[in-house]
Amino acid sequence: MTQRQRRVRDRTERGERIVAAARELAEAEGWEAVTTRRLAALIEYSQPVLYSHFPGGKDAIMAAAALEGFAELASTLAAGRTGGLAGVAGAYAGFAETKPALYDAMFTLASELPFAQDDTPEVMKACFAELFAVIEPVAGKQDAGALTEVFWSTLHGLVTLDRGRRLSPAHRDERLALVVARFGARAD
Amino acid sequence: MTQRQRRVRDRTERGERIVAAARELAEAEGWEAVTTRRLAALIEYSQPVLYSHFPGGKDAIMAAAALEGFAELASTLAAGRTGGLAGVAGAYAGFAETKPALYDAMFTLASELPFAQDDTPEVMKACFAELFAVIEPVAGKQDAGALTEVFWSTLHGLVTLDRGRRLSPAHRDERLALVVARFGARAD
DNA sequence: TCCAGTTTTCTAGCATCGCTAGGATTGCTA
DNA sequence: TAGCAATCCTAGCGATGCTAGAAAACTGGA
Repeated sequence: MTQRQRRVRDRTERGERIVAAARELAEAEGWEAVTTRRLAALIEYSQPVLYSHFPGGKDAIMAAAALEGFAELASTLAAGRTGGLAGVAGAYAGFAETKPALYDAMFTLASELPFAQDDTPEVMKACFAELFAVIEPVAGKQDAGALTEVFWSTLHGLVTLDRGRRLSPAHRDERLALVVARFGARAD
Repeated sequence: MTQRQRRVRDRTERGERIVAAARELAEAEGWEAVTTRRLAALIEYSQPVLYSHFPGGKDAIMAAAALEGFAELASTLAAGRTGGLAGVAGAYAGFAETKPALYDAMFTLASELPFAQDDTPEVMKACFAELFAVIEPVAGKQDAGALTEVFWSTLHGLVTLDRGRRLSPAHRDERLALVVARFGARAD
């Protein structure tokens, strides 16, 4: 039975290689350059193999990459929590800047991931929890959950508009400081 | 020479029909359903005609639609300015909800439009100016330009995350109220 | 060791996409 | 009316995501 074990291990390893190759290619050339043919060539198998791992095709591969991203974002935010609200905001912006394609897969593309529902994966809840942790102390009488969503939206908007060169580069640091100023004060 | 005038008039009208058909189709079925073949069929001409109007192809058509969107957003925001910061925020959210595909063309897709530069089209500057107008009074010692960018990012983030079903529907109205609460107070 | 039977993998192809070259058609000018 | 110029369409290229059916490899029992 060890042979069967080895086979399933090889199989899962190959699945991970697919996602890794997709992420690497996406960061280098963008998700539109991630084609099933190029992915197949990278893992040195034929195209249909991809579909045996991810029946959903390219979208499913992106969703798998996005899930990895949520885990990494959660730990990134957790590391920034010592810096309080400013630390988390900086960590969030840093993550989006370091891994822009992954960020896109998580929040712009891959629309099948269940957000804000019961069946939301734990890693995604963990990300939200990290934001909630720094917002809750400053919520005052305001609804901490809703305020966290607004805080998150601000970070998300900053990150996406900034990367699309829709914001002035000169105000880059100033903007994060303003976020902290507007959200960091306790409301009562 | 009136014949020539009629010809150029017909031509511009056909160009507008292309953009109108693209917008209509995009709102109905999303931008991925807007193909050059379907557009050609809608205006009852062959595919290459599209390229005589928009040498940039599909992207150029989307950019033209986006420009129309900026004009409409500017007047929508202007109408909401009587309601102050809350009015403008509500107008912005309403616009994005009413014309989601157009909003995507303006802010998510169509990356060739020059934002925050010297050659930025007037209609785009006008949108930013509307936001600036309601932010400037509450900026206090804070940089009004940078704060406007943050305010805009918040609205943009709320709108995109909400439409991607990434936010709790229950907090929908509460979120806008929180935006007003956090940005409406004068900082000094 | 060899042979079914199962699982895995690949070849080949479909429909569709954005886009374009080159010929056909139309309308204008002299 | 003949020639010219502008306009338009047919046909096709390369590439996309995805899949059916053949080929290959591996499995376990005689």
